[in-house]
Amino acid sequence: MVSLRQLEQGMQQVRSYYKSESYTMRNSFPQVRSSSDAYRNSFSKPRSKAEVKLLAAKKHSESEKRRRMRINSQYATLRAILPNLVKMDKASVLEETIRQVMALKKNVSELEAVSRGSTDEIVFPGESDKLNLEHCIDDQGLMKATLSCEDRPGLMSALARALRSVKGKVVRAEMVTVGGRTKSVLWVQGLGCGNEGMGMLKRALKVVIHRP
Amino acid sequence: MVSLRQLEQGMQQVRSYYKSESYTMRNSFPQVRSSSDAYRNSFSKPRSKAEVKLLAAKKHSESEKRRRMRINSQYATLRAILPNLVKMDKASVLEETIRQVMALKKNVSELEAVSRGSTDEIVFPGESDKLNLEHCIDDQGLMKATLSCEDRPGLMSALARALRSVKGKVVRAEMVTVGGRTKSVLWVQGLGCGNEGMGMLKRALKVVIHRP
DNA sequence: TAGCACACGTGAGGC
DNA sequence: TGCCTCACGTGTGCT
Repeated sequence: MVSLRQLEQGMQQVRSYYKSESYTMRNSFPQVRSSSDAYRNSFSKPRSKAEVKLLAAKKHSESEKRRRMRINSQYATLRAILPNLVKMDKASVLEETIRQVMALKKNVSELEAVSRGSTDEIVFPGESDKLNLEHCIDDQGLMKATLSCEDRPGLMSALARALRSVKGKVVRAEMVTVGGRTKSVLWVQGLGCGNEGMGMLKRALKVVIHRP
Repeated sequence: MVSLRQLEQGMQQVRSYYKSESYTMRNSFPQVRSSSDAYRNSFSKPRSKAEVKLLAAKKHSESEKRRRMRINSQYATLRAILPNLVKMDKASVLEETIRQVMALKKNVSELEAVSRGSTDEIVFPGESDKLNLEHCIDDQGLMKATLSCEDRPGLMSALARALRSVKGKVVRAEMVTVGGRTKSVLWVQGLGCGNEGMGMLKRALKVVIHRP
């Protein structure tokens, strides 16, 4: 039995032999042609079987190299445009990419929801006092309060006091005042997802609206 | 000369032989030990050089396989979360990923700019009348008008009339009124990128502010 | 048939 | 030393 090492070295030798000039010369099909390089370059075909095979292998490995380069250049781009990249190896780059894509997607949909809600929905204040509360879907603890009432000096601070009293934090507010009446939409956070927080907020805001 | 294919097949056979029980049995260093499996599992070393090498190679190829699987599973995830994927090969997936990441980033920063502008920037109306116009960066034809003035019945329609007179379209508006004074931020489109449109809008709004 | 995309095993080099 | 990552050339299957 031959050893593995010997066999591998043997293979290398065989490979080299197949690539070598002597093999090519010896095994080419006998044809009427010059052996000069010039001739062989201008009429590069036909060739011997082994030669064809080698050429194909070379082509193959080159195209594979191009493919690798294509992919790797994309990795380079990703490494460049991704912030907070600590580990630079391929798996980590892909992992971070996935995280960022998902985070960005979430961000966009959230911002769009808020933006859409405030741009389209806000209209003029109604003639009668109104108060409406609702939970924002998909966002635990965030609720939206819509209220219309008479405008008056001190309304702002009364609102602020009411919110403080129930420990609500206004993360976004839209207000429009026309002809002495005002409509506000407040996005309030910090009251939990349940109905107790909503009830507290409702009572507090009712006081603000109806107490001149 | 043997052929390449024959040699490779030979190598496979040799590899199998090295992995086989018969080889292990025959080539172990002569030691005083049982030949039972239990013994050989608890004291699995020492081994011959070739055996060690083969074991290392196997370990290597297996860990490499794990690495490939890690990376490929990330590709699978990307393929799953990316919309509009037509070509599914690795290079295309990466390319699409890059496009989407950049698009999402742009989206987020745009939305954040609008959102931030309305959430953080809007403060209480000042005590003196003010008017400020600016072009929105990266958004041709969109300009932002900030104004503070006395609130009064009819201010709203006066504003609307002024905007109509310069053919400006309000794509977004934020207003807050406190204690009889009002502050508005209007995003106006349709006046072009130049300074003529801005001048027209400025004159029109000035009239609204200073005419009680 | 050629071309492309992929998985594989292996050698090299970095901690 | 061992483990990890990468690039490489090659075999294979699909179109």
